Amino acid sequence: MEAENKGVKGSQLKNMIIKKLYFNKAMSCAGLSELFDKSIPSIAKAINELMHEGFVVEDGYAPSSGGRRPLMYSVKANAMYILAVALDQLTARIQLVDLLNNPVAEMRTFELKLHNNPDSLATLTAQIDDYIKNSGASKDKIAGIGIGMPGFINVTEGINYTYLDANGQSLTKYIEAKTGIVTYIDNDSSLIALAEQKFGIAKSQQEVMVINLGWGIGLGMIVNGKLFRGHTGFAGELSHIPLSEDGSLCDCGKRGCLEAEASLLVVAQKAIAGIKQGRVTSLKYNENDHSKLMGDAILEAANNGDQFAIELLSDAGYKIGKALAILIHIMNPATIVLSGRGARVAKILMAPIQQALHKYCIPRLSTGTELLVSELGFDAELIGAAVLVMENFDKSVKAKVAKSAKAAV
Amino acid sequence: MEAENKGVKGSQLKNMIIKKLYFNKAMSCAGLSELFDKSIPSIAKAINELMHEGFVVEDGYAPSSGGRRPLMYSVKANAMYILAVALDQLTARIQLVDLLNNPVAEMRTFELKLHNNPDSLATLTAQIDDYIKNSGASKDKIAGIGIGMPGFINVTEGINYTYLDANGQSLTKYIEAKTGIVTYIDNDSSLIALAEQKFGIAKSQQEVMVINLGWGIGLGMIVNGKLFRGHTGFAGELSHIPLSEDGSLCDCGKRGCLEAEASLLVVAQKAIAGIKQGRVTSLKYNENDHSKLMGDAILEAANNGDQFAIELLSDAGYKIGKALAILIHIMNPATIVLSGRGARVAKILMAPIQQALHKYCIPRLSTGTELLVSELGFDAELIGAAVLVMENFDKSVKAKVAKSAKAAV
DNA sequence: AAACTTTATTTATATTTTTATAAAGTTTTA
DNA sequence: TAAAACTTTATAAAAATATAAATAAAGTTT
Repeated sequence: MEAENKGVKGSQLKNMIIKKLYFNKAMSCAGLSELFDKSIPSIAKAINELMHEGFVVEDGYAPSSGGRRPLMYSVKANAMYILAVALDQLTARIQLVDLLNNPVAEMRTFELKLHNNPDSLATLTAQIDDYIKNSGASKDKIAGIGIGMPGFINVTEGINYTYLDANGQSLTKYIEAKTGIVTYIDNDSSLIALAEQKFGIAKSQQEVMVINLGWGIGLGMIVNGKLFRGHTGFAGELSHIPLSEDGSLCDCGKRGCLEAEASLLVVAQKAIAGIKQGRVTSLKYNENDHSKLMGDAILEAANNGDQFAIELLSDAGYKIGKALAILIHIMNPATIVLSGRGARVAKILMAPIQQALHKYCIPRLSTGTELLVSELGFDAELIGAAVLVMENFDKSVKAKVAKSAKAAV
Repeated sequence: MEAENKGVKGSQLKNMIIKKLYFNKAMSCAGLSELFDKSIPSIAKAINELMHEGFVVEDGYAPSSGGRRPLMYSVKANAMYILAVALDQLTARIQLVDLLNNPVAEMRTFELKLHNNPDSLATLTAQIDDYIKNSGASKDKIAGIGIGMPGFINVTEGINYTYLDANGQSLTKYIEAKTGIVTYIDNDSSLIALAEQKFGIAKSQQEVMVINLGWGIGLGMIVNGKLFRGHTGFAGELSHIPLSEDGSLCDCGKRGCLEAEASLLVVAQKAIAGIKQGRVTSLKYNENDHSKLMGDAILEAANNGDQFAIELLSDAGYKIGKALAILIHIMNPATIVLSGRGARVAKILMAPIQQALHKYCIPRLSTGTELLVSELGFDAELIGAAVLVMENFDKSVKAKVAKSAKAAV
């Protein structure tokens, strides 16, 4: 018990170092000393212990900045693993990665309908547990499970109010109980934002807004370098702000919501209506196709130059741009990232969005914000799920993992 | 030099304690130990030193929570003073307060036109310096100067891009050079928000939006318990978001801005137009009155039941409500506070604002946000200016003050 | 080559925390 | 109802920890 306690308190700094080295590639003792405001001997001691425990490795010398070259340290990729899970309305992805976010087992993809599916949670948990068993990785080595999912989510309690019902109980506690691994959940758009800020195009920016263009329109907000969720966790509801007085009716019951005017689902429906009216287009439509199939087809067609598809997307883009103008006025972000499924056609959307920004933004504000397109693409949510685990790493007591890793050396 | 260095590093904790005791009324060693994650002996030592130095006094025993009663400590009110300055477009207020925010010298109010006035900075600085001299307070005892002012402000550089030109140089450095006292500036709306969160109706809330209803419509944002300013310091530009497609032309060059539809200045102009058209009202208008006089008259008349004034304010309130609906969707704040000049008629504004929220907000979001009216009123900006100084207290090296206070004991 | 920088290590010093003890309450229970 | 048992807070000593200073090492710049 004595040694246990000592470990917990004393490993605080070590966990902070592991976390930092996960996010940065490599750092020197001097750099870490500066960063954490600890003396170099303290850092050196912690680093040495971490090397003995198998968490950290030397990583060569960095170029001199006018003096002795610093010896860099990196995290040892296979010291721990992270289980990343990404859900959308219909499909689930599971992927075990190492501390460099590289896959250490094949990704598993399977159908998982979230809407009106009371078994979804049990199915997901069973799949996760089975995936881990198959991966051959020791549960002790898994730093945590991170799950991204659509819906209104209470991050601290681990509850999703929209999907994956656990009788109002904590989803994360349920999964932790079944798997024995610390679990974190968050909204898909939030995780995409996290991925973009930590490993994507908005790397190390402090104020980042990430638009998740999909069947809906999500917003993940990074404020002050951290995920922002608002007072009750519902911040970033960009898709239901009142954009126009006379727009079409939205699922939420209001009129003129962005989502009811510019989401991929709505664009698909408009396309179907257009085809029925005989619009000239390369798009085909069979009566038994569902709208989502059409959505993907539109993205494809637009990228191939189909005029009708481009017109529909431009229209949507302009409305998105108007919403972004509002967002810029309120948040004054450094960066807005277009991400999610719709990022495929970001080049087409860019022009009408910029046009709307010019019309609706005070120049002083629009000049301060850079509009970028995600490079992570479909991987963003999975990376974000992994990041979520490591974001919480210094808070979670991973002395357990530390001990087992020591034994493994 | 040895003792000097020791003081600087070691006084970090002491400065943090002073800051905390400024914001909280009284705290125990145990409480501070918990808060700062320092051992009780460390806190006790720091507290004892602070008492010897004359910064902290014992403040009686708090009720027991099931054990020995904690001895509480408070900041000694006259250990330091803060100089608070509040500017609006036309008038300046200067007020020296102690660490309980109580006045220690009479408030000075004087005309200071900010617009097109190259002398404004020199005048202000001279007034500040003269005020301090007259107050009889030793400059060594003044923890800092905090100034709230309208305009686009770069807080870190201390520059106001709109008013108080110092040839593009730092305002704060200029004032520091002339007075010899650390100086901080911030936007008036931001300081009002700070005041509301620290000593006002939104006390200790983490996510607070404060609407500064005045000649314009300002927004001060508290995010994650701290003032939020955005990437380039321009966050919170609520007054220029595109609210309607066909609204009247705004100063900013766009159409349909909130400010062009619902600010007190616009309401006054509408009132004048109405009177000229012969509307029945108790309001009087002389051709040589300027709109701002009318603005105050409208608030008065509305509170006295004048139908026309109430109608005009209700109309403005509804538009403000629509903007707040957008703000709630994006920020999901715990609290929205109506503050500034217009808070006088907040009761009249409340109804149309709530009506707009019901129309434009998803219920899940509007229920999570409380709409409140400021109780600080006209003092808010001054209190915020004082708070600004103490917010930065732990960062500024106040060992100097600490030493002089010691000598004074 | 000399002077300066930056980084790393060692040792002596200073600081902080833990542990033990006491003090001052409240709650439980006999 | 009073004593026993438990809580919370405070203090003083010993033990653990972190830091500063000195020194060395490895570069760059003058």
